[in-house]
Amino acid sequence: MNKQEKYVLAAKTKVLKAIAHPARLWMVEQLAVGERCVCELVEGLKRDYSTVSRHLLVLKNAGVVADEKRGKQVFYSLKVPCVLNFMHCIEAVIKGT
Amino acid sequence: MNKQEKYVLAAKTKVLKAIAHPARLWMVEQLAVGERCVCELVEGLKRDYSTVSRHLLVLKNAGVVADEKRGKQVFYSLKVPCVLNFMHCIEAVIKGT
DNA sequence: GCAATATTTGTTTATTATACCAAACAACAA
DNA sequence: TTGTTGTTTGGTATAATAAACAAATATTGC
Repeated sequence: MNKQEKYVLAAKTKVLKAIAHPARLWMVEQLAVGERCVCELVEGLKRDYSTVSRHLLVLKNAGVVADEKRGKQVFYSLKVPCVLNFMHCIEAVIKGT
Repeated sequence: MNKQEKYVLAAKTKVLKAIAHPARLWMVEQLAVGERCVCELVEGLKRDYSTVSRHLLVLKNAGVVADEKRGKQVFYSLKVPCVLNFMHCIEAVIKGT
């Protein structure tokens, strides 16, 4: 395993880790339906803004979501819809366990 | 979010976390090519048996890999090939970052 | 200015992950 | 039986992260 390979592995791991959290996974699934403002996510998760904001930053840094400010609100959307395919795969894993 | 939903989220998260580690992700990618004995993985990762064995257990508990003892060796294989599709998706994420 | 929305920062606490060593175990060979 | 090889488990120390909330800081709309 050379440096290049290690780097790629680390990058992939970062994306996976970003999604590998109940709150963040929930948000990803919400965003798969359509964009959401932070306020909606705060309400759905029943966590305060700072917490949700941090989680969103993790997803954003991993390149999974995008944000856009419109008026007072910031809307988040799923940047990579293909992550959803994986959810189906994971559901298969769960059923097979 | 009810109990049922929380449970499903936790289950999915477990699978994701299992893969979200450089060593384990590397092994998953190896197993995607074909089954491997622990010895091969030990060699490739340059970690000792106890460490590799633990990582494999995490993957196994998550339902991602299967093991089969044949003679002295234990061979691991990828139980859910669809995880690989996700890797392509993730590669897309990485390039878009 | 004031209220509403969202982010950032600081800090604390809790959790977990990781790695190695040593010991146990299992299968086969001599 | 004994030795050898391959693998797993138990124990443990260290390191790394994660999670939560409070408080401070933008930014916008009225």
